[in-house]
Amino acid sequence: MRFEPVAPVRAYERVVEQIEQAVISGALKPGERLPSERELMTQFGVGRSTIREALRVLQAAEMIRSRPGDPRGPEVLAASSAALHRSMHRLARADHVGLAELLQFRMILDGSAHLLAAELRTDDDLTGLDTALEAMREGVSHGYAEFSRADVAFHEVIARISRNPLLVVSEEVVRGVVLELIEDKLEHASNRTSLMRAWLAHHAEVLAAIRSADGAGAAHLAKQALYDNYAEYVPAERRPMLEPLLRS
Amino acid sequence: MRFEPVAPVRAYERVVEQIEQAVISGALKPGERLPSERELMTQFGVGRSTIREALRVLQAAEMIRSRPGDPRGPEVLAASSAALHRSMHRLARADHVGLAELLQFRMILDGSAHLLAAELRTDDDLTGLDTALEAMREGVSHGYAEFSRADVAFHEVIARISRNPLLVVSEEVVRGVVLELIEDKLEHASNRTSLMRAWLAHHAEVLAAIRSADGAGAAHLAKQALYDNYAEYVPAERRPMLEPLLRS
DNA sequence: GTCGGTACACTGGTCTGACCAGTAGCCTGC
DNA sequence: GCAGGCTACTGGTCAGACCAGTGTACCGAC
Repeated sequence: MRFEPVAPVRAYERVVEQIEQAVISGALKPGERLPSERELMTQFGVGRSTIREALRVLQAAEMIRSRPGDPRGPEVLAASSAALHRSMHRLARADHVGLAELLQFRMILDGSAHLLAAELRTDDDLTGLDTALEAMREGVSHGYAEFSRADVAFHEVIARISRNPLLVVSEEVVRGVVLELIEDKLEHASNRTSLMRAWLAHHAEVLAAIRSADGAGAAHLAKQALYDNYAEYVPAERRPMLEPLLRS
Repeated sequence: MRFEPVAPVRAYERVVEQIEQAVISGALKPGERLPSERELMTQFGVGRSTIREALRVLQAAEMIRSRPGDPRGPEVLAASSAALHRSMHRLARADHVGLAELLQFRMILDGSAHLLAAELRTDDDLTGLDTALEAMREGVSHGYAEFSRADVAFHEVIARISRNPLLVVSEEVVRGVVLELIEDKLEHASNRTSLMRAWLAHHAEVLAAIRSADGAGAAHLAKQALYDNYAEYVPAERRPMLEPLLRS
């Protein structure tokens, strides 16, 4: 016979639980409103601070949103990946996760996204990629910021073709954190124009591979490009952990 | 010229931000303590309710934990996957992410982990895998629960060989969510003993591939096994999104 | 009749101050 | 040296108050 550790259940936790259950079970649908805090107070039989702490927790989980002054009360939100994004971001920022790990993970995600994109793309998707590539081409002459934005958009289109939100969110987070880690080193990168041209050529290659449904080729191009661009910032002794991915 | 939507910044959000920053930057390490609420109140120059709402948010994100009566104050926690697990689970429950997406993501992660394991494993790692496989073999006669535990342990060893916490945690979370989604269907699986034997044979194959440093082989075995075991629960029309991964 | 403004009744955000149950560590008394 | 109680704290909760802001219903000007 084994006993469970016992922890006192806070009042606000019970409130969270009940509201959460109502949302999950569908009794409360997105767009609907919760009663006002003062009303919830009497319904749950607790003080307003307790209600407020519960609402804060739900708000942090992106389940509800409350705006001051709105007489309709707090709004129930549709499930979104924002919370997933935040918690993954926190994880990726934790120590034990260095540039090497992030880059390795990104090579995995990006490679898989390209593979899937090449094999699952529809004609509409190809049109979208053409548009995104065109935007990048224009971006070259509009400065680095503009180009960079178009670059991100291109990657997002590819991730979206996989139609897997988990892949999209993970890639987005990892890309963001990688950039945060090396942005200072990127600041004074010289020769930006030739860099942009190289990127552009790479993306054109990728698009060609996707168009010809060459999954393995697209995946390899993506991983190789990441390695070529970022491996220099990874300590030399950690680079071997990236190389198996180039051979797959 | 474009304008950003403007939202008033709440006081508790600023508090969250500062404490979060201190944790992320490493100024506050896991195990260390925050000042008491009344102390934070004077440091931030806000009321206690504001402090408490901020702490609730941080607590919901698994960054801190506070126990009543502890004079040392709220404790800073190590980054954990609990919040990630929760948000992914919520997405899965809300139909934005179905079994197909989860399985696809898991095939990507598991495949990559096996690939890396085969190419980066040391002799110690092989010993660890031998031990884990032996435990599974014993588990067969000790009932399904025991076997299942040994199975999880085997996967964890493999994930750990990649030495990438992101991979380890993501895989763990996705595996957990997948199991939660189909546990009711798994409940009345007949023929458990032959199922366990099949699993055992599969793991032996995987181990052989890893031992002979056959990354592509190990990865393919892992992905194929996931597909064979879980694809039946995925609606037939969504299965094509999994298949490109088997060919890579 | 429509339209602009205004008043009002409400909202959430914040603060103050209070009480309680519980904890850690000291401080006895043995 | 140690068991037991004492105490000064902790977080959890409540009550009540004020404020800035919002949506709506009303109302007057046109």
